[in-house]
Amino acid sequence: MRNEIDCRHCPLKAMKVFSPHTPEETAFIHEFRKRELHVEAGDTIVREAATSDDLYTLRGGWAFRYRTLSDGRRQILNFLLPGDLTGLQQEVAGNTPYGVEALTAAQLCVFPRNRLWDLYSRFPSLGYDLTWLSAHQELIVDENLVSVGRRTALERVAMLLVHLYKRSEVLGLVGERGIHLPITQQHIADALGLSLVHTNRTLRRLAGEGLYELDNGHLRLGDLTRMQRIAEYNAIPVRGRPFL
Amino acid sequence: MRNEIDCRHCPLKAMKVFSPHTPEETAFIHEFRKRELHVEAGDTIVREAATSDDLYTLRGGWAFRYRTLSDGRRQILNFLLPGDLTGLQQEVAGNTPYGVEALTAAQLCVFPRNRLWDLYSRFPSLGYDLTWLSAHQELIVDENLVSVGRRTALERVAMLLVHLYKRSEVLGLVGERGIHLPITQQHIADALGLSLVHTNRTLRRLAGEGLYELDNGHLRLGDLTRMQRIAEYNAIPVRGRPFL
DNA sequence: CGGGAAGTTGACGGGTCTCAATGGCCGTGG
DNA sequence: CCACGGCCATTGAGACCCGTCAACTTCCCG
Repeated sequence: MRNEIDCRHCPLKAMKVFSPHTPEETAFIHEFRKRELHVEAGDTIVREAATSDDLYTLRGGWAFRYRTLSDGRRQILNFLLPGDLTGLQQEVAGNTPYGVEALTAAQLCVFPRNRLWDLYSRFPSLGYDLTWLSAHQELIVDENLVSVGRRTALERVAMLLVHLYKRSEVLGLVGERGIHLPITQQHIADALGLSLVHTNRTLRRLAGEGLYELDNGHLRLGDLTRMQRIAEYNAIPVRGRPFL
Repeated sequence: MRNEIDCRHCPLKAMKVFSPHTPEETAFIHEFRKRELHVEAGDTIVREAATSDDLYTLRGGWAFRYRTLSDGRRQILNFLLPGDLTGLQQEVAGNTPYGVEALTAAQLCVFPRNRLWDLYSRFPSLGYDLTWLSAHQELIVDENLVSVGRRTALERVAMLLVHLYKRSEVLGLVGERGIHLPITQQHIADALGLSLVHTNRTLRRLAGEGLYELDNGHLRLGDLTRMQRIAEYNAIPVRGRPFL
């Protein structure tokens, strides 16, 4: 077991997107947390169709939720960025209806689902936060569903790039070279319901028009306005976002 | 204003899928409820991109959530059946990122979002229920995303029919003629990311193989096992489902 | 009896998929 | 030090699933 971070010094606290906790809440969260989990890029965090007793907050790094059909077809449900919570759905379904895999080295905080009642009864504010986080995830999945169901390949790819860019931006992850985008074209294809080949062609087309640049895993958007118009996508304006 | 039902005699209470409330919870819910809303088939319950201060529980009837793009393309996000809750996402997004429309005459209970804090602080158990309902919705949207992203037209249609049949079954809505399915082929197309024409052809094909019968809005599944195999879909087993 | 909504079917075009081959990059091992 | 294999990106060719356009039927209801 590695040395673990005290929740009072959680890196998420430092980001100003996230609403602060009271000292009491922080203390509770720290005590509520079972352990930390550190994984490498490509590692499975939650296995598909297994049972898990845990709730996970992604504290650093990227990951994604996915489901696969028996013949190997895979659908990425959404990408997880720092602050995102996953595992609530197991509370409903019994087992985990999806898998979670790390895209980069990642750190997660693990919470025991069987003590959720403690959280709700002692800190209703945190209960509210859980609901908020769940609703937030659903918003993202809704948006993905609209893309996959009704947008053309070009619109889908534009939408995904804008979406991930905006989410990174809110987290303060924009650097000189743009944002770090640790995904392959296969991931994009799996997220958008496209084939790898067609995803590639579509990306080339967007790049050809100078709408984005990707060098060495770093994404910069050339013309955000035009990209948003193509995608007909406006990021959700998030105020006072909670985390656990 | 019509005469309203006392929550102590809520029809949902009578269905044994739903977990019972304590008398105190019921009393609070009754007092928390702002009003009832009765709509006709085809009525808009929540307008897209408007602002709404409310949370809705569908007490009877069918409805659906949808989003439309500016050129008219429409994606149905999911169907709402009795017991389903909607409106939580507005808490995150500020305005309503989707519309809700009634498929049949429907009755809804309306709750004020700005008093949510009351609920969480006074009845943590109900707070938990809200999270549960939110996670449940997301499960359904996840499943739809898998369909639209990775299943063929035939698989998608089979999946939707099985899905709606199963959900109705759990609610005890199976009659002699099967379940009541108050949707048109256009709705199916919009839910599955297909065109109307192709939806029709696919339905004919399934019907031709005797996999389902649809007479006068009543759906019966001819061979549930085979349908489930085609769709590679297993309904979520729900234990002790809450409602508000 | 007329009109509109829902369902059905044919023809055709196109967006996307599959199969296949190539090149670049990088870590590994002989 | 270089050959090799594997992952990723790229591109061509052809096939097919599905979308679009259009016409027609059925049914219901005024």
